[in-house]
Amino acid sequence: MFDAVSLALPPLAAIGPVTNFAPDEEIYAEGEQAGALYRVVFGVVRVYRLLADGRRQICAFNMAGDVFGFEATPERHVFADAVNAVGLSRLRPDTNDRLRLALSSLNRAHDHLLTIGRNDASGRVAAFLLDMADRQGTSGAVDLPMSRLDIADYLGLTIETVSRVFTRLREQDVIRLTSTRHVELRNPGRLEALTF
Amino acid sequence: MFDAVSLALPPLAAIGPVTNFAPDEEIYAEGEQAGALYRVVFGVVRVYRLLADGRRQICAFNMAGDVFGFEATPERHVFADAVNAVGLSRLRPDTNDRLRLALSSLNRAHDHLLTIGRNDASGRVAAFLLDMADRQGTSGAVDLPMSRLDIADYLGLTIETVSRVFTRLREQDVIRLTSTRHVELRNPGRLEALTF
DNA sequence: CGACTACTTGAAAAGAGTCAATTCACGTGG
DNA sequence: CCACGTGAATTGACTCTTTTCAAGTAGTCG
Repeated sequence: MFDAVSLALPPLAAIGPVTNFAPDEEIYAEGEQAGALYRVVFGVVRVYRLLADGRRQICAFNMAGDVFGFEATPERHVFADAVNAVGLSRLRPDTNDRLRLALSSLNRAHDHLLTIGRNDASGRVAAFLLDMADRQGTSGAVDLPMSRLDIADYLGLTIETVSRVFTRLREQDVIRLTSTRHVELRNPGRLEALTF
Repeated sequence: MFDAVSLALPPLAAIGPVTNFAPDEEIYAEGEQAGALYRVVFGVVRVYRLLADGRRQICAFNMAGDVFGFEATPERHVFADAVNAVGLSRLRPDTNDRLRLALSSLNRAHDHLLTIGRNDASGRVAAFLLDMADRQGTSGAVDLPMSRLDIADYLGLTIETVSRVFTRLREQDVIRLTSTRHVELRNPGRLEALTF
């Protein structure tokens, strides 16, 4: 499985050795000097901003193959840490690759903006599940390595609301929770409809 | 004033002649072939996505000096049109400049995400007003070239809610509406407090 | 088995959305 | 110059959704 993922990653110049991070281990913090870009080899990385009162907005979940660590300034203005056990390789892409990757991040950010700007709670959770399914390549069964709080902070909701939406979707047989962190999409069409 | 703005813009390679757009005139549409980047010389440009049912999420308002038109793919996946009378110059920046500009757009998108993800209606409007004041360089008086609907679609709110927040802020003497499109910030500190 | 954390559920309160009715601002034509 | 019409903005009443606060349940790890 590790090999399959590695093979699927398109080649990029100067990929270093893989560094490992434990769950919740910090990769970098706001205010630090910005350095290399990272590619996720395995695991999930959350990138987020923190407000003075502790509120958190997760900008992105980065999964195998994703590249993160872009900064417009010499300083980090977001935090990044490991959701679960994570392996990262440092990248030194040339400017062209860097631009390509930055643009795809920008595109992703705009999608996210649409998700949380124009959907109610069900729509946001539905969009999230479909996105996760899409990125995991498994149309039916989706792993959720992140907690409900992570999901809530990603979608601009509270943990209770996320939980209630899961329950409602389960009751309507749109999803099935084989465990709290493993969802089966029984009716992707219904999910899709919720995002509109 | 036109000259002052022009002078303030940092030099970028290959700036063409200025093209003018009338209010609400389309600059480009989703699905079109992506082409040049644009720099706003004067006026305001809104960049947005549209949903099947007509809902709209404005990703950004671009003002004098801002550069927009980045795409990760050969196709446009957002719309751009003129809010008021707009002048644009086409840019052909080199890859380094392109990267720099794309990263600043990404940074802006993350700010926006934080604004709408973790603030209630008052907080979003407050953040919007402070951002506009900051970008206009006038600490006290802010022009709002865009309609309440534009503001609502930018902040993920309804037009009524935006209007009510304005009214409440006015009643509390935090702002003064010299006209519907012109706001005086009488107490920026209070606005700031609302965004937390 | 017990303690801790994550998740779920419930009830009440707050916030935002919806629908409808005015009011306001501005451009047009008499 | 004023009356009118039009679209934008505001306001009001009401509903629905989401948050908040408070238990309660389930899982997990020692």
